Amino acid sequence: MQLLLIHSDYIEYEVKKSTPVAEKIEESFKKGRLEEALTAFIAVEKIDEANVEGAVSKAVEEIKSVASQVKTDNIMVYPYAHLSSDLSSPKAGVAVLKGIEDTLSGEFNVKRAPFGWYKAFKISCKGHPLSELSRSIVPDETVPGAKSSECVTAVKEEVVSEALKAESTARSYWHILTPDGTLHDAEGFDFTGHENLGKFVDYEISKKRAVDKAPPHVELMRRLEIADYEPGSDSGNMRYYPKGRLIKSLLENYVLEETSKVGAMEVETPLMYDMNHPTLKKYLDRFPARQYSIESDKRQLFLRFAACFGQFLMNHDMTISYRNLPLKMVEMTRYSFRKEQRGELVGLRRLRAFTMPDMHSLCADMEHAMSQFDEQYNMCISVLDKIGIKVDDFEVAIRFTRDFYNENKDFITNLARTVNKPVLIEMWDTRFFYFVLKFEFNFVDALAKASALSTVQIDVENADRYEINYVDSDGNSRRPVILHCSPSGAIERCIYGLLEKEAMKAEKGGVPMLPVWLSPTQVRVIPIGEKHLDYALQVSEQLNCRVDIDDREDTVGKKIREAGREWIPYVVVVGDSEIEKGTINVTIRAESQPNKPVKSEMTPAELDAKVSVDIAGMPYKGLSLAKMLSQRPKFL
RNA sequence: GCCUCUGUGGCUUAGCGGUAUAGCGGCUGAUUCGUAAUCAGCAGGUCGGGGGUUCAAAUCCCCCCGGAGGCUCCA
Repeated sequence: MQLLLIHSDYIEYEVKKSTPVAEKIEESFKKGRLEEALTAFIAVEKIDEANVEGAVSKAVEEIKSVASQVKTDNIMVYPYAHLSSDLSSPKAGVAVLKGIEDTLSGEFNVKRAPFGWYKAFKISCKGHPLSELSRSIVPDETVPGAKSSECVTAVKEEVVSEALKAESTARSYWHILTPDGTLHDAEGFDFTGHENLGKFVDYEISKKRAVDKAPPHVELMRRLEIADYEPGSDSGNMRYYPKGRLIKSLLENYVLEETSKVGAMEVETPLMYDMNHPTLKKYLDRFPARQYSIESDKRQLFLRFAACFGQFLMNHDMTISYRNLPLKMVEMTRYSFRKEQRGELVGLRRLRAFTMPDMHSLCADMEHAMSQFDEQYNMCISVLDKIGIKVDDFEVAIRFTRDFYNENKDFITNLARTVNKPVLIEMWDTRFFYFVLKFEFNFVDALAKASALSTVQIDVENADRYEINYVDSDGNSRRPVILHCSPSGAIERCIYGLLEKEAMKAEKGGVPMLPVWLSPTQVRVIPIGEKHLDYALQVSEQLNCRVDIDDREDTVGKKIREAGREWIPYVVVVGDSEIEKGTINVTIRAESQPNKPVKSEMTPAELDAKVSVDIAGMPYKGLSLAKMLSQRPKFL
């Protein structure tokens, strides 16, 4: 058993939310306070199960001895699982805690906090030498516990938004919606044929996360010279090498083009905002995210975690007619900042600084918003598809309030019908957030971890908060309904998704590669000897894509191997026979199997035509590195 | 933020109380090569940082920093 004893001016707690192992409790038990108390934080461990009575009596002895030293009669028995990584069963835990409570209550004024609940608590530590003690107790054999630790009474003030707090108390009802419109209980649903959905549901509901290795994209992002950790910054702020910057840039351009096609106007808004701006302050409280805050002179500023503020403040000042609706604005936020908790950050999956396309649509009313929602749902599917993440690669979650569902069953069902597979439903009794309806497309990776990509939300709060109005046909001023949309989700997360997807493909015996339009090198030309370099150059000039030439002094075998490790879609080898015939010898990655390259002899013009089919309609940029490989530095 | 694990030349890594091992990469030379690593030589390390224990620390202990996994959370 682990014991942490704190002599405090007062201790008070309040129950927030039950865990699966929570004991059933009375209403009066949900809050408690003791003045001038010795608080015993207790973690009951596996080893205590062997001798529950022994553990109880040892603990009581310790607590009594400390209580007499600090001269207090009030004792708070407080279950605190985090003291140990080898916890007992909940049953044994409750038994021990109750035992301690009962034994002590003869002599002391004892209170006990409930077991198995998330609790908020406040404690004021006295700070004298005996005020903080910890003990390790083993039944029948007392281990001399740790000595008095220093009294660290740093009061940390973290700004936690109301929405974050609300989220921890929100009661969720989980269902699976099949395309036929049936709402199944999520528990007990047969996921045969929908294994990824099963994993996603597990991830969302039961929070099962048995993972023992790093996600494969972390090694890939480095080996492919896309991105890397930057120890010189804050965690979750990455560096992007030329290849990574190229890929990001292409993705950003693509998503912006797609939003432009649906009529969005691109704008740019500030990265930092006044924390005490009255409107923003209220918004902060409604968004479930943590912010970076910075001090500048006497102002408290926060870094944006989305583009909402800037766009809404702009909307507020605009004159908008019903004729302008839906009014769409978009920004590629480089960056959005969220101060995610340390342990949440992994590679490109979750970052503290990330690039997110953020589009907002002002709609006349709910009906209008729903038809826009539907359009944007379809746009998101198509955007991810072009990026290389297909409908089968993600799982759909739709979240809404019960009222919304009851009024719009057909509408919701149609969303499941569009993707033609079962989707996860999360329903709330009351609206905790600013939206009544949202969906996300969740990528499920090789380790069964899920993370959201595209999302659209129907916001019914912020038009009021920001006082955004439009003038309707009757001349009256009205509040629009606002849609938040990130068509692709975070750009970095798309890269994560692509890399994870290809890692899974390689695992199953496929040949991994990026879509041709995103490949940093689309064609590599390898001259067999120095004398073929001129011809290689000529060939490269006939290709309208990102072509580089491996002019290094290495063997052909080695160059081929390296081109393969870089996932280059087309590898061209030229030597005497090609020069003679005016052709090239092309290895086509997309058609190859491991150890079975598919080679084809063609003319440069034929290859050019082939590549242009691959990249048709997608954004293009030139090479981000020197054309000649001998001139390229190594980043890793 | 908390818990657990982890950190050796640019990268991957051996060593786990007696100041360090190899491969890749880099440089030099030879080789000019037909599809998954040409050969030889050279340079490069205060073993993440700081403190402690010891005759002696990469190795043991403490603190800090980075990374991984979990709690939690999401784009």
